Amino acid sequence: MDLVTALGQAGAGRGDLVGLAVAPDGTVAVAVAGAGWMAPASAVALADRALRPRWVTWSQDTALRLVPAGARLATCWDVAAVHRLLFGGWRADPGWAWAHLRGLPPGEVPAPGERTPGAADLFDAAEEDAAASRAAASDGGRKDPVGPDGYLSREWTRGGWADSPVRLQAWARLAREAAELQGAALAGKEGGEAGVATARSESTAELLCAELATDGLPMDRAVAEQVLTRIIGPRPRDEAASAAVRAARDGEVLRHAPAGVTADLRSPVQVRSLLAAAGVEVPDTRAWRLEEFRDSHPLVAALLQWRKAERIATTYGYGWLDEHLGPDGRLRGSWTGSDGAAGRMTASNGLHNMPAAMRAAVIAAPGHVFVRADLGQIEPRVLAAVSADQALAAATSADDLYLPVAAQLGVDRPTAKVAMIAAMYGQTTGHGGQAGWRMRAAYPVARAYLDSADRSARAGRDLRTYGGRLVRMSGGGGSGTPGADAARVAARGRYGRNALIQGAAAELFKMWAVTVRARALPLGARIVLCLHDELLVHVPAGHAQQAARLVSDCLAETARRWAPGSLGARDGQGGEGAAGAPVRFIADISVVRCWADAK
DNA sequence: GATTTCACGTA
DNA sequence: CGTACGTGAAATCC
Repeated sequence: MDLVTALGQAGAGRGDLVGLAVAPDGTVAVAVAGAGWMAPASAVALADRALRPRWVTWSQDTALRLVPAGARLATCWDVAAVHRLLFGGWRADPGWAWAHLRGLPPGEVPAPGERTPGAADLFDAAEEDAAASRAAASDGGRKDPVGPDGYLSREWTRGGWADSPVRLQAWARLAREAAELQGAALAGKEGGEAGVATARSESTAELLCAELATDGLPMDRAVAEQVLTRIIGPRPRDEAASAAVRAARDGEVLRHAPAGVTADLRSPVQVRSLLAAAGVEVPDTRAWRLEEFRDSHPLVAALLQWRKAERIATTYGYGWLDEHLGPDGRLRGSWTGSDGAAGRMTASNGLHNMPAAMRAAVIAAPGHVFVRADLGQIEPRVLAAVSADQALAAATSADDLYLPVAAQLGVDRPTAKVAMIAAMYGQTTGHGGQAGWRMRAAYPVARAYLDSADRSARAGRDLRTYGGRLVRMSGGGGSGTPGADAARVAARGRYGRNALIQGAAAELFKMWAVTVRARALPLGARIVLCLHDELLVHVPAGHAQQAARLVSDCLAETARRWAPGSLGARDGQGGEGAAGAPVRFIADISVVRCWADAK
């Protein structure tokens, strides 16, 4: 019997939770509450299209094994992603998440594969031996993954889950059980509806992450090498040539040094001495600090230029290309759906901090273009939404939100912008001057929201974003800690304020991204980069305009579903839904062949 | 050899 | 005009 039929007979339909586990060797197990099956990845893909259940996975690892096998799932419930949402922090392995769901103290949960030194190691070895013999005694695969103490068996969490088909099915079933516990936990909370919606988009964002990692970012190798040649010279033929290039680059700076003075430019300490010898006294040698001395001595300008080239040479040079740009012209790195703090996506291998100059090499494949879209003024708009400040929400109807804000405050636009950003992220002193005080008066609801976040964070109380993500403020230097001096307390306040805005923006962004991912699929469009508020979609040229429109429509759809008081979204909570003005979100969208051509 | 500090790229 | 992240080299710790 094929998987579609089996799942259908088990009653699994659209949106129903179906457990899914994939062993490192690619073996796939599928499970519902009372049954389990082994299936090839292709059958999972077929069942996804036919039934569209919500596949439950322990983590992104599942999709990372399925996507290369051609199975791209529509939606999922990712236990790790939802764990981070519910409980905060970064750690989210099965044993850790399970202990939290069961209300067990997580302190004893070992990291998967963790080997603690000394006596603990001996203990672990003994425990594992005992587990192995118990498993053998009870026919090799039937031992319960949940131990008598309620924790997951460390023998299972350290890889034993994949040891047999029976175990793999049990692991899939257990993921499903964890998902149901998570769903219940979310539904029980204040604003549970939003939490469940966030859990779903955060989960599906993990599928997107696996696809981003697998597909990579289109990059033209020849153009990339041209860019590098312009900045750091041609590719050195050997180590000697490389050293010569470095020496020449250093010489361009050191020739401005006073006679007889030299330094290793890679050593901040020596650079500081070098600058002192040239009459420039600085506490450190960071670029922003050196900027004001740019004209005091030619050494400074030369050094700043050297730093730029050195950054490219060491981090984004030929070695970087060789290591991360595949023969298929795709730049690849790993992706996480949420960092440990506010929940933004992260990427490795420089995908998120590539120097702007390298964007010239990000070029669509033949016959394709990019639809590039970035959210405009996302943070103040998100603030209007999450705080439900009607005055600020009214300002979001403008394409440039800072114009009505400036008019309201009676200041010019740059002043209004600085005051807004200071309010959201926290000026270090006072209330940001006259504009800051007017801001607080003009937008009292937003002000109260930020003040409340600031107070809670200072006091070490945990916060939750609008979408329900826990931002941990407790533990590690909480309130009342003697070492928590005024500066550190203030920093915590800024962190908390920032996390609620940045976190909510990240949730909106991911909901937008997974919506685009789903809707754009029929056009052959693929998201190839996510950059906090920017999407890069790779699409066949013939569908570019359709895709651009779709990206815009998806933002409107997402905003309706996400924003409070917006066009009927989130009503049913005491009827306040219709009270607020809708918050308008905007995106700047362009169709380009090269990323550098956007904007 | 592992960890921390400095620095800097992106948003 | 603050926060976050990832990276690499030097400095420092053990």
